[in-house]
Amino acid sequence: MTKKQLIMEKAIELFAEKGFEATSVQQITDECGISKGAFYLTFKSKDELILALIDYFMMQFTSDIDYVVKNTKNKEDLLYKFYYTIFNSFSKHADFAKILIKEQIRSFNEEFLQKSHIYDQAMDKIILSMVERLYGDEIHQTKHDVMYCVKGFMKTYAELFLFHNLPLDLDLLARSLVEKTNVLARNITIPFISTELVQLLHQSKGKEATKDQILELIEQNINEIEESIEKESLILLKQQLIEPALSPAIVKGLLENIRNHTQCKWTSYLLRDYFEVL
Amino acid sequence: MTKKQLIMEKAIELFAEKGFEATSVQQITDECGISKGAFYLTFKSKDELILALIDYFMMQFTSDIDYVVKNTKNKEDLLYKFYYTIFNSFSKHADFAKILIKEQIRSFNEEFLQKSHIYDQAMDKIILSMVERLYGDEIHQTKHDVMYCVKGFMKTYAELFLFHNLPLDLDLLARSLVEKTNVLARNITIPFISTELVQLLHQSKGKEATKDQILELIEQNINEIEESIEKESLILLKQQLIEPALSPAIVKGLLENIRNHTQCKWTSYLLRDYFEVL
DNA sequence: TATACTAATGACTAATAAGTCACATGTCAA
DNA sequence: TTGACATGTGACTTATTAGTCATTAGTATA
Repeated sequence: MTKKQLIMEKAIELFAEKGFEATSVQQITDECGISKGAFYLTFKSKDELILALIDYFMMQFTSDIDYVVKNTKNKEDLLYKFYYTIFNSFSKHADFAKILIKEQIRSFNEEFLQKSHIYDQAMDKIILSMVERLYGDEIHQTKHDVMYCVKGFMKTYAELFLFHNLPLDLDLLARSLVEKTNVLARNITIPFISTELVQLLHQSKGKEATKDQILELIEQNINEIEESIEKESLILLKQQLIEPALSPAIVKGLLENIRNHTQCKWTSYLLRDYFEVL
Repeated sequence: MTKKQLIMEKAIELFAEKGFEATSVQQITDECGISKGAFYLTFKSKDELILALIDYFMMQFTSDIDYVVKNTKNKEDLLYKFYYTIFNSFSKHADFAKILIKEQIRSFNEEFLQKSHIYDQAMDKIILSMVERLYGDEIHQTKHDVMYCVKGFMKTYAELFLFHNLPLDLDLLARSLVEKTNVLARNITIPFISTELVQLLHQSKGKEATKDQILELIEQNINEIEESIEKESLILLKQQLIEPALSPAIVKGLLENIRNHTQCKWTSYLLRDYFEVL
């Protein structure tokens, strides 16, 4: 394990237990068995650490969910797999999930807020696309309400098992929430979240990643990565991004090649979104 | 306005904006136009202030909801009034609601956690009793799931309008959530939150107020309050608590007399709970 | 082995903020 | 007017913690 990983791991534990502001850099370094100076060789500041943690987990998290939603062919399984994947990630990375819920909307610094917003909107988009696919146009009026209810279920039930360390029956939880979501989506008629409201919500907020930003990210990945298959896939995807030439099947296959590499997950999510691979 | 009220009001504003830990006592006193010393003449510490704020608002809040639930005769109106009252309180005391959501489960100090827990459980109890009354025994298996979904709706939709300062159509919101709640309660069949799970949740947590604690509170109220009707009502209720002698109608009337006095709201809630007035 | 370079250390600085207290100011009754 | 008491003040103390930097330890190369 690198020093960076060690710091991130111990920091997650401490932040989850005591909160970000209540945890000092000294406590983190003590826990890691390193000096304070060593910490500042790895991270420029305490803020940079929390930002790195958010990126690290949220990129994985978001892209995993996106992959499941985009690649589950069978509509019957879709919702189940969605909830199962979400809560599975929550329980695997319980400490990070706790931080996410605890430190929510706190206003540390502008960058933190912006980041939270970007991931939040990415998740909204994924859930909304799932809702649209599942229930079609007949719930056009209520789709945003359904989306917010799904988010509400996620948050409420996550808190339940994260902060009371209860035994978690993932299968039952997923089935139970699938039923709730279906029941809601198929029966509600009074939307609260109208299209105008959504526009008000989204105006003046973060925008999508640009082609240039994705290119930069790929460049970075290419330099970091050793494995030849992943590296070549990235190079081809980069060319495809600059000048489309490959067939959708090839693009999809290339994306498949990189999606399980930790450092590429986010790139793969952005590319799926960009190429609109279904 | 007393100095105490002034401090509480300005503190609420600052805490909602920047968070509890990020707001210094100096900033609060500057905002109030008083000195730091004056602050410490009113509150023994910064912690005592936040605890006082929680009690002040949560007591009002909880007892208002409880009153609405216990005193709405017509089942048709019950859910609507519940949601309307909740979101009305949230929007009236938006700054406090923000703090409540932002600083949630943070672990400042043991007393804070305990207090949050007590109010949380009081709210659970109120919602559960409402759900039971509305849907009867046929949803015995799923009532806790319904209760948690109601809490999920509250939190999710509260966040929506508190942190994006959107225009709020209270009537539409209440109607929309009434429908969602009804649809869920009447159609779900797969409970996730079983009776055993509830027991696990509630074990080793806060307990109900004892008779002696209520008596002490009444004594305190009697000394604080000037108004003769309220004062006499309290004295009679105190005697009733020590030795029951009055008819339920009289008790209910006495409770009605005190329920709108800010300082008595919590007492009135505890007494309603104790006497099981329906 | 000597040299050059990188990584790690922890005492130190600077900033912030909770809480205190000697002193000042205001108020009211005799 | 005086004295007694309540109320208010803000400089000061104490504690904590983010971040720095001169120094040391470790390692690889010639």
